[in-house]
Amino acid sequence: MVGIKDVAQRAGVSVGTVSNVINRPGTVAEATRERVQAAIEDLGYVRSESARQLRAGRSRIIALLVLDMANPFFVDLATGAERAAREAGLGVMLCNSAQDPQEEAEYLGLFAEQRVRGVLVTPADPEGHTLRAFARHGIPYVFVDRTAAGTDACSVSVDDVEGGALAARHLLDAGHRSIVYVGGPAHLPQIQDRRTGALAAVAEAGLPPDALVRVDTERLDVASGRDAGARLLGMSPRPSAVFCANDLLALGVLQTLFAAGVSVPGDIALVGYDDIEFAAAAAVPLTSVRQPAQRMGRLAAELLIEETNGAAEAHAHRHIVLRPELVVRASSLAPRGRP
Amino acid sequence: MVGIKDVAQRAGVSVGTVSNVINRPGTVAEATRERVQAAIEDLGYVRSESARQLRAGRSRIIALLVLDMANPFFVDLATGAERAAREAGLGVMLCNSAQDPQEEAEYLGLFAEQRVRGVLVTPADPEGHTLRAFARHGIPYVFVDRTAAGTDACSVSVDDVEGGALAARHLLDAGHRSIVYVGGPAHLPQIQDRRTGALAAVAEAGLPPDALVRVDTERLDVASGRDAGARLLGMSPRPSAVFCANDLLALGVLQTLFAAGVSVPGDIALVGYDDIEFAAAAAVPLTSVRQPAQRMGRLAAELLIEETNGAAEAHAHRHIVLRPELVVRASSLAPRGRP
DNA sequence: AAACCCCGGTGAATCGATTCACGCGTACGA
DNA sequence: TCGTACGCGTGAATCGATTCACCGGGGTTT
Repeated sequence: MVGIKDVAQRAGVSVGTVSNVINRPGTVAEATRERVQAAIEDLGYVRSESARQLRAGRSRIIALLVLDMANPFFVDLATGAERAAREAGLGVMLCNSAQDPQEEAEYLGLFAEQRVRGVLVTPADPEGHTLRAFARHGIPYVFVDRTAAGTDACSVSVDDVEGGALAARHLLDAGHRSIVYVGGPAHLPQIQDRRTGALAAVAEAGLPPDALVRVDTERLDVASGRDAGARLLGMSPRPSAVFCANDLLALGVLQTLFAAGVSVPGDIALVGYDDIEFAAAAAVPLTSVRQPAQRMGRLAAELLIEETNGAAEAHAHRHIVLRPELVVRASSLAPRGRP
Repeated sequence: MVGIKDVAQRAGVSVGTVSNVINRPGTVAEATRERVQAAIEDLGYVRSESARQLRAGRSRIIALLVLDMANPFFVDLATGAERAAREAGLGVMLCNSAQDPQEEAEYLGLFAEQRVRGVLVTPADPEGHTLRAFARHGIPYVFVDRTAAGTDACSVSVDDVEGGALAARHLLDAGHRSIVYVGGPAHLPQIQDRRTGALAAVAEAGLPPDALVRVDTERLDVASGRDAGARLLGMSPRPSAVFCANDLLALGVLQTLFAAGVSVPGDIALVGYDDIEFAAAAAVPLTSVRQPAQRMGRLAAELLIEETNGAAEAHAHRHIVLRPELVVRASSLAPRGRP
């Protein structure tokens, strides 16, 4: 493979000059520059990123480790992060822990070997061991979709308690006296917080805590939603309002209910979370709590870049909390009585 | 940052020995090995991937460049590729050209700088200029979701002509005498081939070519589908059967039809393509042409790995064509008469 | 006893780009 | 006329891991 030496030889200059042509063209006389450029073209020279990195001590890539790449929410988040990274001349390495702490640890190890510029991470490990172990490498990281106050890192998240409250309040306002909350695994903070918010709304409405019924799922995907839907059908009395921790779950629930001839929102009002594009595109458009996913990704990347650029000690960790927004669609419109 | 020298010094051995402990533990005496391991632990040493790469001349990463990361089809494809890469001890760098030849070219440049082991690519550039320019770097690449017979590369694809025929034949069998084909941009081979297949089915049924009506879209996403749906509503006579080049389009169409009170499949039968998970999860489950996305990703990665491992000249390029499969669901069931 | 081999380990060369101290020549100000 | 500043380039040191020729010592073979 052709290297900088070959170019130098062909152009009749030293390697230093070739390097200057590439990185500081202003310092090289025009004639020389053109000669070198020609040599580069002729030989099809492409500089080696590993050699640069070796010298620089760090790479020009930031890593993004998400919980579930099959969830469009995280794809949106990644898009936002990628744009911000691009603007700063950095690349993004997108990885999927699939909620598996083991995978998470492996990827973090990989990032350390790559001397990645920084890491954006939605942690899968409930204990946070892996991240604490990672911290010693001195590679900065930012929590995404997860508050991390008290941790030695920045974070960008959406107020899940508020989001849960928005969803529940909406259903209660429509006259429902009991709500089923579908979600899991229970240890995920997102799941807990949304439930906390829903409980608060229930209390606010003067109802007892058991007006919020839990249906736990193993995962946060459509299949789990279908499964949960089946369990809903078996409940008596059949619930009139369902709040899913996630749009994927809600779509699964919707599918099962529809197949069983249960009308949404006629018989059951349904609210999801995330407002992924498929929520609006479902044939019964899904009421959902919108999270500014792209914005979150962008902000997180920007925080990270700020941290890596500024003096190490000049950086004070920040915790940005965004606000969710309820998007009302057909799946929760009350057909009988209150709007 | 701690390097191999620090470890060597701490363990009282030479750097060569440390390297051996890491890469060929069998060649090092147990006592020494343990001493070195301890030093590694103590110092939190992580070897630098860039230094290894520099020496090795190539990286341990394969790149995957897809047309649209927001399409779950490509996420599935990526999952398959990633698994295969993992098994071979390689990482995957997932990138999104968003159907933009410009982006594609930029990413290919990036891959060349990274001395990527190989590239899996769904080309966006209709002319193929960028890839031809890329070929000179000597980095092997494999076409995914695109045949490339005659090109200097392997390919893995699904027979789109057959897929288009399956979809159209299904609708014709149900008694429809005319079909609207929704798709675009028209220059994408996938779009063309599916249409070709549909035309063949139409001819097969003894119908004239204009029994297949084209509705072009700008992109292959849900928004374009909604747009196409609106145009369908404006057509007279209103079509009774619609075949979308893509499930995202189909979901958008479905949404618009539903909002307008048009029954699916009662008034319009709808067929999509890809069989993404959300197709089955739509409230009117979508009939779709399934593509073995994960398998395609895996096969492509395996071909690439085979090419990079074997002797350069011992490799004969192969073109694998998989078969699509029609998955019939509610959106195309004929309610009146034939099954 | 000489020749040989193996084990465990050493240390230097190597990969390719960057960077910096320095050299040569010219022009300019004092 | 000298000093200096600057423009343009050079060449060697450097980053961190790998690899390989080589070495010392102990055991085996002939």
